[in-house]
Amino acid sequence: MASPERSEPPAELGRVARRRQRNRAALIAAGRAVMAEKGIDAATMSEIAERADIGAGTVYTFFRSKDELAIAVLENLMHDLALRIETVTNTFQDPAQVYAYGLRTVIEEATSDPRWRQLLNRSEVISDAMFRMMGPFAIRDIENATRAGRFHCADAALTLRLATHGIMGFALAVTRGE
Amino acid sequence: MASPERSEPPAELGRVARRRQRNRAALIAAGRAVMAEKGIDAATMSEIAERADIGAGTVYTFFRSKDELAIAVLENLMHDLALRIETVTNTFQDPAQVYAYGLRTVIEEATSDPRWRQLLNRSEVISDAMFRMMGPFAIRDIENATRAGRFHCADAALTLRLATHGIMGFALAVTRGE
DNA sequence: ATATTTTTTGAGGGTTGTTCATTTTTGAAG
DNA sequence: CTTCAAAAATGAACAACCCTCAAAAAATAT
Repeated sequence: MASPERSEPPAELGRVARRRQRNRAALIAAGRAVMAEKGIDAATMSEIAERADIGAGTVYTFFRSKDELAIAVLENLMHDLALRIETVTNTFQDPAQVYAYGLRTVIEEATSDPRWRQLLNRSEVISDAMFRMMGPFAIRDIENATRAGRFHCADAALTLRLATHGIMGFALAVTRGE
Repeated sequence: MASPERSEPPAELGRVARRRQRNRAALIAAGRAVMAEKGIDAATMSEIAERADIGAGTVYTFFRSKDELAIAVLENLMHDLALRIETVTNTFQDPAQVYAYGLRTVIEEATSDPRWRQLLNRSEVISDAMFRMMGPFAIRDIENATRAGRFHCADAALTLRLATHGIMGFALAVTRGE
């Protein structure tokens, strides 16, 4: 085998890895901007690459496809949202209120900005990913609230499923033009 | 002006117009088949045209774009569904039960066949059209039921809106793989 | 300084939706 | 039946896009 000390990766990221991570972030930011502005379909990989100051081909060293980039963008948005909710609710005592606040916040976010519509209305792959992302954030809250006796639901996963699609439905319905 | 008798169109459709209408129907049927099988994105206009025994360019004498064809396909599906519901409910006495039966049937239809997923998950244009199509069929039922005192909703349009997206949410959630 | 590995790049391949000049069909008039 | 102008059908060509890949540039090791 190789010498153990030599091949061991450094604890801190090297210059290259750090730059690579910056570029990945720039790419997601550019994708987020362009896709929110024009919709996922109309957004082109070239424009996203150009806005991130990255070669058109380099994008595919970060993401295998356009769909995967879109998923990363959605993950980014969801992460921001989850962080905001957690910051507020970690002082809450009642688990049911944690869940309720989360629901309210997501609904507010999804319905306040019409650009969410363009991100929600997408291919099967992406909507599957969207659904999977919602899970970990909320299902714990539901279970906690149920255990505390404040909710009565036989199936936390099903409850989450219905809540999720209710929210997506709200976003699609409420932000509709006219 | 032109002579009235001469330019007056015949009450019955001529051979040409009839053939044209048959081709339009064949096109919608082919689109319905291919799009349900592969999803709207993966379905190609060439394959649809070929399956309808129509030249690739001729499709665009019927529909201005692929989206417009997809909308026609959805309209076709919705029409079938509405017909089935109306046939059953026109013997009902209670307006609330008419609405309830319609809801149940649509939900059952949308969730029983996974292919609906591929048709629901689409671009903004199509989902807008989908929403507009649902309206005329159900809003009358809601208003009737409300007037009969069986429902209590301040805004029939909003109620319909929520019901519609609830159904779409169900279809997307329940028919999810795994 | 040289060699080797890693990363970046943008031109090009392969599809697809759409257009348009051309051909075919149609129904009336001569 | 022939002629002819208008309508309809056609598929090759166009433009736009996602993605690949051979080559170049950068980074790292020797």
